[in-house]
Amino acid sequence: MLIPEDFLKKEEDHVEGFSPEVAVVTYAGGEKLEKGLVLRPTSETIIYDTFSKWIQSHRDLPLLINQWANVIRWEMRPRLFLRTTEFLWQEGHTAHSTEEEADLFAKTMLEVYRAFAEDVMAIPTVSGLKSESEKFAGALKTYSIETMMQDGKALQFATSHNLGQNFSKVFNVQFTNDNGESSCVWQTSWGLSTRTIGGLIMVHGDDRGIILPPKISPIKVVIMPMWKSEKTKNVVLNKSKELHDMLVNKYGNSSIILDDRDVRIGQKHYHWEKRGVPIRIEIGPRDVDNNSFVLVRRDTSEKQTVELSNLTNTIEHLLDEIQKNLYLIAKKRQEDNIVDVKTWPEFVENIESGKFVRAYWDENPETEKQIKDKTKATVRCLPLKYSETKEGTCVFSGRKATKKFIFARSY
RNA sequence: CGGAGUGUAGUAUAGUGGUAGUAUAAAUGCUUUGGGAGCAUUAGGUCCGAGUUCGAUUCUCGGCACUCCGACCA
Repeated sequence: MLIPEDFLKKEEDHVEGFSPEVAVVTYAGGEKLEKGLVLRPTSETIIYDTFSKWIQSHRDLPLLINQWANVIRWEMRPRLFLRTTEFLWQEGHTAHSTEEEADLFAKTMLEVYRAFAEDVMAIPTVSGLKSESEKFAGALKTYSIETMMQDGKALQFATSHNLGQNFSKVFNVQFTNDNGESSCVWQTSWGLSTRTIGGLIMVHGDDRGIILPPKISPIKVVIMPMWKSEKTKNVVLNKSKELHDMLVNKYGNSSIILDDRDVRIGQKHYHWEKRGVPIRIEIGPRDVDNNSFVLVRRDTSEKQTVELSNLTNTIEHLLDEIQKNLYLIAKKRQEDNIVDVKTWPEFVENIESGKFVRAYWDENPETEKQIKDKTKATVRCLPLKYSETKEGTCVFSGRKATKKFIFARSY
């Protein structure tokens, strides 16, 4: 949590990048401290100081450390979920004996994040390389996962950095290779934060509330009994409990909710829709008589009547369907809203209408800045998939360019 | 830090130089239950300080707090 202030200052770009947003403890134990302690904005420095003590030989490599930790970044303008002053994140750090291995590992972690976003959170992604100005402070290269929100703005979902030897040189993280020569390790760091929860809400939410993909929803099914009289109440409740026990047996206690509150059915609907529970099962006197249930899916509101014998199969199928459907809808939205442009007017028009724009850029920071000043769009990344190099002209400067980057307004 | 704005009940809001209103939430009772129930009753409020005024929630000034836009950014 507390990092000696001078640790942060060792890596030139790192200190420059983080200085404006660190909070420093200057007072402790009733006295002013000789040296300030930074509330960690990220843990590279303190972890690599330790790495230098742990790593001696090539036999100590590769080394991987992962932690979940709260970090503090004193941003000028916080934003709920997306940029809070304090946030919980997962950060990982590695040390390798070769540059190739480090770069490969940075890409491997990027792939882990991509798979998590797409397969678990049902959020489509664009993987790519950050521009020089957008890369992590102290990194050689920053790979990122970019995602598109429903309003067309981009959200950086996760990043993975190839740190080269930038930190190992200043923290003296050295090892003796198999030739007996001493050299600095090659490192990576990577992270994913609670920001992704904000992304999840913004990608899948609708006017009724959040929609959770089944794979990440803690509650899979909510059972809603409804009744008219004391007589039917008992019958319906008994049936509901029976069903509840059966589903708990399959999915576990915390995955199934029985909402037997004595409130109107509409209130229960709104309550659980707002919370994004994938499936609800309605049970009333009619259903008890027919030995069937009404299943309603959160994403499409489609209803179906299912007999007891088919129930678990149908739930299983529906959970799967919802997971796929959420991804496909988001995927289509993303594809429909990424456009290739050649001219500046086209660029401006598409950025204005909330698109991701793919265009040639001369990779000049000055051009990047001008584009940002004029349109609020930033370079999101050089997509790994479309990084074929051809001759082209920069969409802004008209100068020669060889790569197409994605630009968008972002959170 | 620069620009703009707002502070009225738990919450969201209206309005007025002269008794502060509505919705919702809360409490009690009755009724009701296949999409946020109804009726009745109850309780609850003008950010702080100074000024102008017979009288300020309203006007003026100062303070404080918050929101939005910009720079920053996982």
